[in-house]
Amino acid sequence: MRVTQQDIARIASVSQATVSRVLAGDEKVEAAIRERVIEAMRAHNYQPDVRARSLRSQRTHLIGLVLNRPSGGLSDDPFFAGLIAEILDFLNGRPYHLCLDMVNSEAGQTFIYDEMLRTRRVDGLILVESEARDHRILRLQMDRFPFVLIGNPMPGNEIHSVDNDNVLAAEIATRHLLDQGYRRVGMLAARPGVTVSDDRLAGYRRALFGRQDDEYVCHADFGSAAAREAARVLLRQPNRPDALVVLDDFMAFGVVGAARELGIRIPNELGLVGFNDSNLCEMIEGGLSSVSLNMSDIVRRACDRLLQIIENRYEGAPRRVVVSSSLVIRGSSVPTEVSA
Amino acid sequence: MRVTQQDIARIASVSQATVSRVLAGDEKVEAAIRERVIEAMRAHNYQPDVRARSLRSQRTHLIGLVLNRPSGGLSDDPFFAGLIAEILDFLNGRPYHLCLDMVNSEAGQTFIYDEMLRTRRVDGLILVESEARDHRILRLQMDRFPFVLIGNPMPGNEIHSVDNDNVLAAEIATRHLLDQGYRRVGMLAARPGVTVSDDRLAGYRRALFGRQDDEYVCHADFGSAAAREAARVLLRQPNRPDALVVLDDFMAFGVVGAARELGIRIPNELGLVGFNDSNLCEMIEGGLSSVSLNMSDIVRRACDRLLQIIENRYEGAPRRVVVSSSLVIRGSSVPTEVSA
DNA sequence: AGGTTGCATGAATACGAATTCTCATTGTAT
DNA sequence: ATACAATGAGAATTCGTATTCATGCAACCT
Repeated sequence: MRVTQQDIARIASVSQATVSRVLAGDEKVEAAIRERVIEAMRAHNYQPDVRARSLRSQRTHLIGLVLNRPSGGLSDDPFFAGLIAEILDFLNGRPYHLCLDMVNSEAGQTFIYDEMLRTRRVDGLILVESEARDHRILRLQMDRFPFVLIGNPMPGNEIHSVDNDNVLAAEIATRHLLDQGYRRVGMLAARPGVTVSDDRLAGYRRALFGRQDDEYVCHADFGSAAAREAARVLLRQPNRPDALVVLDDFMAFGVVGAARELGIRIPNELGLVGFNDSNLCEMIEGGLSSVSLNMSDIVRRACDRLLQIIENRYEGAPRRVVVSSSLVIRGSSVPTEVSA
Repeated sequence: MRVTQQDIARIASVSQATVSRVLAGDEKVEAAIRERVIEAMRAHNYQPDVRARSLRSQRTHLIGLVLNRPSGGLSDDPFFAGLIAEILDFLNGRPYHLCLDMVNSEAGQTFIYDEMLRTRRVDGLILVESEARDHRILRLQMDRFPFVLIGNPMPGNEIHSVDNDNVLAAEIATRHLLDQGYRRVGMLAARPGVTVSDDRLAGYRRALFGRQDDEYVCHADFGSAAAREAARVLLRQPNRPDALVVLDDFMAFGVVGAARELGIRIPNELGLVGFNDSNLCEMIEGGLSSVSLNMSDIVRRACDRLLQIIENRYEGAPRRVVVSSSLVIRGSSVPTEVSA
């Protein structure tokens, strides 16, 4: 049987209200009584029931994260593992926990957001994987539900968001490849409509300054397998690119695989830059150059803002935060001989 | 303002109790009334408040998972990402959600388990990363709190657990290396006391049948960095092993790095077998042989059992389930020439 | 001393839904 | 026609905590 405030009250010969007050650290409880109550709590190992607390305070102290991934799609891409880890890291020590869900369809996603929101399972939400038309956002806004988007919101959309400077980062990555002497720099992106992909593509184009008409731009699904497949096709073309900006490290690993298969040598015959600076970049021969997103910062900012909103500590209009990223240069983008 | 059953009741001109009954699918509500209530619910987009529901039903419909990892330790090792993904996958579609926490010390872990348990934040727990003396288990048992351990419980401990056959798997892996002609087969394990590590070490020893006195056994922390460091030392020894069973794929990647550094060629000068069959095994040159744990099965079994317990659908004594694993042979353990 | 202020504490209530208790109505049996 | 069981639905209670309201006592002031 659970021990409740009622029980503690009886034991300490006080009212339940007083127990509650002691728990809340209310100053105006006589020291002697406070002691008695605290002693009773300790003796009976009392802990307040979060369920009752949630109902009463209208706070669950849970924040939600819903991923939309195919089965197995989480372990394929350490990006999300990193994201989750950073969130957990931030929450550790604070009185909040993470409620995590994964769905594998747009419909499922809409459904679960709806549920999360309306049933008040969580106090707020972190959104990721934004698409150009994000169905979730409008609904959340209408309900004035606390949320922060990690990613790029639709222009003109006044919401809280934290993002890295994808356009600039891709531009720098592309320029780096050009500086290294690569001439036919392509990009392997994701399907159009995925915001990160579109943004990075824009940066890529900006760096090329119109010198190429997307001749070497190619789209693939996330994950190394799909990227490998796409790269296999792309690299078989007679006039294949001699360098690629790849949307994501794991996709880049797929490209590495394809290149190996086709006997194309990295970095001399193919320069590569990925994104996310996953710890696997060090793993491949020579290392994979990659744009570091500074996820730790991004997540910290996002979570911090979310808690501010939840706890009504935020004043003013929704604001966007941009965290700058940095290019980590490794072997895959620095030719060791004069290129062919 | 939230819409409650009270509101719906008023709108449909019935009592709140009736609304609740309709929601619960209670048969004995007149069809006409049921319709009216359902219509009102739909019209006002009513969803029951999970907080109130939790308090009343004493069920939160959350299951908890607490990881004990250093900061960043989640993304270093896709094992946990895989674990989480599988759990989410299992839960998807069921009326349960995952409450995830990460701590970075034993003390923090004890604390949070205590909290989880006593505050009834979750309905049940999945335990991983068991150590020989697991402080969590006794407490959970005493409180008759639903939990399932993924891993090997202390012998004689009657608890629900799901595990793979670590001893056998390591034995098979070791024997495979011997069969391939390697003579000085070592093992890179984790610190003693970590159950998986101890179990696999036992299997390794069994395969060697006492032919070696742990001459080539070496311990390192999890993660590729620590493993790389350890391997660097191990492989510099004059009489170094010519093959290694490595506790974990990521540690094996560290070994690959060290070998490359020292100019030791895989698989001819060093055979390798890892564990977990992470999707990165395909990524390295030639591929890394690895023991596939069948995480999907393990997690499914564990979660299934947990829900059975939570929902009082389980009869009988706690039981242990062993899921068999299989060796996936790739290039790293199959010499291409006669070995030196 | 009488009245006011301050304050510690207990009593009562609210949070929203599920369930038990109660009662009125209908149907059935004698 | 009377008695009794069955049934559908409202009233009341419960879950455990936080908070407001009410009260009684002590200290203080004129």
